[in-house]
Amino acid sequence: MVKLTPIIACGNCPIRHNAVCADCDAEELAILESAKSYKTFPVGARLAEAGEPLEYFSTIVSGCATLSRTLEDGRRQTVGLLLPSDYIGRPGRATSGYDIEAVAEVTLCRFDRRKFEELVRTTPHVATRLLTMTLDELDAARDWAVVLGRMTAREKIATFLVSLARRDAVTGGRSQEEGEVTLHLPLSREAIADHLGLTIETTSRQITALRKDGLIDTPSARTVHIPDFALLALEAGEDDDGGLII
Amino acid sequence: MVKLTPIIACGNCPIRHNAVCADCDAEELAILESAKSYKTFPVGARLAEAGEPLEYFSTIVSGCATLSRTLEDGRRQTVGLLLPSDYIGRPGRATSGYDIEAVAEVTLCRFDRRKFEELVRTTPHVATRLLTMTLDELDAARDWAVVLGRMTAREKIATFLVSLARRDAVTGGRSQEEGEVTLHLPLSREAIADHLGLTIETTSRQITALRKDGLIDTPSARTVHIPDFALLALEAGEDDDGGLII
DNA sequence: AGGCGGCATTGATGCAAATCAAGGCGCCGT
DNA sequence: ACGGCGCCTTGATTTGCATCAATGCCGCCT
Repeated sequence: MVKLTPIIACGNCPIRHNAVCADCDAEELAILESAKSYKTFPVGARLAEAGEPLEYFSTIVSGCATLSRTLEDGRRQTVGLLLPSDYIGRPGRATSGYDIEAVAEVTLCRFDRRKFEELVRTTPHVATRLLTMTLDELDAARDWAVVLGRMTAREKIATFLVSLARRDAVTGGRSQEEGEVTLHLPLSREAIADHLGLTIETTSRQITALRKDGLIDTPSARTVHIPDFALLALEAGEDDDGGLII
Repeated sequence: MVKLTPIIACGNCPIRHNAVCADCDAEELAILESAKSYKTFPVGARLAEAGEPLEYFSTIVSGCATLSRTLEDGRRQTVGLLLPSDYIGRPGRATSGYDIEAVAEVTLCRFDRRKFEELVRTTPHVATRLLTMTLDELDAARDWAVVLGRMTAREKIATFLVSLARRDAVTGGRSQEEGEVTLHLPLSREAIADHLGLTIETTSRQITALRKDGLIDTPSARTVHIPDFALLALEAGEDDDGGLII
């Protein structure tokens, strides 16, 4: 079920400049390197459950996971999409507030929770970077509230595709504000629906509608080609300057 | 328009044990005391606008403000409700990402932005407390996504009243899980609607419906009496244990 | 090849909340 | 006391999305 994963040297790590370690100097990195371990989970694996203990503070090295909560009657809402460099867990708390599930094969760089709390106290660049990342996550969560509370189904889908393309571009070191792009969707229609506060059917219909309107192509169910990024961004409700950054 | 506000000694401050200064020792407090200033704003005042410079890092001492964003066509979503001990601004950024408006008379405890950034670097207890508060805010923002994405109008209103009662209780040093409570609503119907992703009309109708069902009383438009807190919490979609903490 | 299971699409219908449209209530100033 | 103004409530109608219900597509197993 779970692969053994060889440890990468921090210097060669693909998320070296984006994760909690981004601001660390060589000396601090050596400390982290001695405390870290890797683990890989297959698609569908549950990395944590709401209310259950969480023994590690982890960073996503590759893959994709969702952070979600399910109401008693089965309604589910994804509250965060975790991509490479995002972290899981929080210093000072021993349980997860949400269900965390791998939607693509996920490799984590992990620290024992108590050990990491000590690192936060003793390694200043970890603490400051963690604060910056948490503030960024807070902004993202608040931006998402606008999507959930006020956008139409069509705008939600367009916004989702646009933000996914932007994050892909950032990971690839590019910026994505115009031209064409091809994306792989890490999420099923159901997971997209849960992320956007929609049903599967509405999600599927709106994707079909965007295709019929020529704003996207769907070579396969999990692949989306955007011929004109700026046009789709407009559909997502952004003014021409791309004022809304999700 | 803006009142001059006498400075309170930190030792007598009503939010001494909840704000960014909560973990500070006497020595650190003296440093903060020498750098702080107070300012009071009337109802309706705009404390910041999305994209505009924000020269201070502030903490709400008393009153209530909303954090919101408005789309070009006028749709507005409130992404955070700021109550005493909550902070405004973020270290390392010179602009506000949201509109911030006083919905009740607000008194702020303010630090010059650059000065505060220095305090975060040099006062360890400020940095750790800020991280803890930001993680709490992130959890609250994610919890709110469940409300916006998956709850019915009735559940949204019930959840809003329940979370307001809980926050009131925390500020008053109590806990609120059962019995009766009377609340003052700091928000107009329009502001509540913006917070919940509803229209004014639906907000008003659902409040009326909860009243007709005996779950609340409304002695005045801005006053809500909850005869049985646990019953309203149930209506908010919580199981009997109050599993969902907003 | 064939059949099965999971995911995605499409269609028909229902319903909760938005929209459109009056009124009502309380508060302020004169 | 009266009129005007904001805010709130209520009613009638529309509509966007959910729900209910098939059907289609693709990969996998035998």
